[in-house]
Amino acid sequence: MTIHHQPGKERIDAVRGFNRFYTRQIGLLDEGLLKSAFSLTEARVLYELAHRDGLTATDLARDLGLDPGYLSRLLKKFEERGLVERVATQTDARRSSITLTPGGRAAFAPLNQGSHDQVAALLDRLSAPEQDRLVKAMQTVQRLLGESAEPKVPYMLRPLQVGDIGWIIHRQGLLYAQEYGWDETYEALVAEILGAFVKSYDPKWERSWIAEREAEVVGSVFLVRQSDAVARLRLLYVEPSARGLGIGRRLVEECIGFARAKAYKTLTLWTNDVLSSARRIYEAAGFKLANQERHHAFGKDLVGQNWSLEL
Amino acid sequence: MTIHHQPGKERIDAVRGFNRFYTRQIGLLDEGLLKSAFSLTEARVLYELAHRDGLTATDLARDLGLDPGYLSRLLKKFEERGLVERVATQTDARRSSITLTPGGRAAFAPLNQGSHDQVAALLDRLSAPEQDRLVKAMQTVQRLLGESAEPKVPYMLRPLQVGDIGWIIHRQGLLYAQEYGWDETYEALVAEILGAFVKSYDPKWERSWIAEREAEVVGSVFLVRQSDAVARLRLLYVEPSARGLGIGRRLVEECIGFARAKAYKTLTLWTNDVLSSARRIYEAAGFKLANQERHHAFGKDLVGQNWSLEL
DNA sequence: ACCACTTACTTGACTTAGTCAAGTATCAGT
DNA sequence: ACTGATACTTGACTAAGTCAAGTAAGTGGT
Repeated sequence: MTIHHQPGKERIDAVRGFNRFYTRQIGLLDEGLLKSAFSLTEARVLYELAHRDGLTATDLARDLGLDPGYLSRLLKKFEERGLVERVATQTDARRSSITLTPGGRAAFAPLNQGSHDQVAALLDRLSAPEQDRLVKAMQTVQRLLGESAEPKVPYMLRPLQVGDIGWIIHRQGLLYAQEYGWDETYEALVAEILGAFVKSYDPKWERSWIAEREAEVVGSVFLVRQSDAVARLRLLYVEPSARGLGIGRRLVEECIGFARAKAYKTLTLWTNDVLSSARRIYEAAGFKLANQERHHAFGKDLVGQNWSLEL
Repeated sequence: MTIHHQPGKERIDAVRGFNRFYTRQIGLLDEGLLKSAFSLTEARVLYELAHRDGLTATDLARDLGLDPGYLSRLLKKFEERGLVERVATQTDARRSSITLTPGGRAAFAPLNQGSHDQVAALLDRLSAPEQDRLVKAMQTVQRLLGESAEPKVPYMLRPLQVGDIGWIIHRQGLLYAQEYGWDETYEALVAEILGAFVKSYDPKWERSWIAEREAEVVGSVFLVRQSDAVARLRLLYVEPSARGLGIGRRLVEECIGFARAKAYKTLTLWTNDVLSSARRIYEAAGFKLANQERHHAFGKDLVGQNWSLEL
């Protein structure tokens, strides 16, 4: 599924620049903690022990990237000082599960507080929105570079919030410009549709679904009332990064379910034949192609299609 | 100008989590380079020397956070190996300007290539849009935590691009919701206005200005034709992070200049009295309050104002 | 049950990296 | 010319980390 690219020199340089920057940044933060009785590595080990239970030496060495020999001695020293306890595991007598003693927790507390205060001071130089942007950006970096552990909840659906329609307009505008070369009139059309949707929103007959994944909007669909009998599905979209999770299908299903519940007779939609992945979803959901016609829009020659589903 | 806040425990924890994550990340990257003849610190010194001219030992120690004594020995070793040359500066005989010799460059090249390849491999695991998001996020972190060296160009104005109107709708919706508690109908209004603007755009009589700062949209304004004689200024906004740079004033000036050039007779605008910073800009530009009236919109009781400027 | 192979640590013998304090030479201001 | 900084340098350390060899315990195949 991963698409391979020539990463591009500017990107590589930007990442290398960030690495140099953050190497220094971490160095600065360490300096502050150096006054304590523990080295950075010791502090990292204590942190892990304080936050996770039943760790073995191997776990620590792996997660922190430490030499087993070095770690062994380090733990021995901790044990002698009464900071940790090692208990051989039942299942495997070679391993021992390492836990902080109350004394170890007491030793860790000021260290932890120091690091906490230091970061608090760092953040305090920024305004609240800047802090938010920083945290979001860090989470983005971590998510992209991390082991990409799949989130427990792959996605969730929620109703529209402030900021959503602008975001959806932005993303759809960019996406269809990139993927199909459509011009800014498509983005404008989305803006008009969504502006009108909110303005004349009738909660009894209409609804929107926003798919969210790790606090990011990754898809959406809107159902609008066309007449007593006919509902229209509009603006189905799923972020490329979230494709393959069944979000598109799920959004269409929600629409159909809602339309049935509201006793609409027909669910219609308009799309263009180039949007093949959307078309497959509509077909699978039972939509039939009603008619199609060539038209010129969004700077391209297109084939518009009307699909409908009898409910 | 900086507003102080209680940084909030989740944010602090998020930043600390990122620091632990990136400590490990940097550790991993170093491991790869450890096979070379140089230590991480040596590599950092070589990198600096390869990319900046006329550095002194003090510069290096400061920028990389190194102990002067340690650095001194390190440089001595480099000099003995013929990697660097030290020339006492004319102005100050205590300092010497350190430069890489051709041999030093030759020694640095594979190191540099190794780091480059390593990062390229890291990036290659991501799709192109993910790479972009990563780089953007890293730049955000760096900008926020860095010495915040003011960009050379504080901002630039450019015409509308695909993605802009959605972004502006998104930001204005969120901003006015946060600052004034307006509901989603304001965002919808912006969407309708901008959708219509693009749809019926007449380049001869209308224009948009987007203010960009470090590749981020930080403000915008739109001028639309109302009649042969009357132009209307719409949707002036400036990001809070970019306020105080005169962007708002500049955007309004551009509008006025354009309106004059097109021989409009009057420039009008509608706003609400709660938007006091915008009002100050209009007043300073010579706009006069034509009339105002109470109205209920965006979930609030407001006072709408019409301002106009005879050109 | 036994053998070969792996894993989870441990230990000894190192090297490297970094620190700290006390120097020397030079400069900047008065 | 004198005072107090600055820009290194050097000596004497300690801490931090590495590497290879070893031991005890598990795992899988026959």
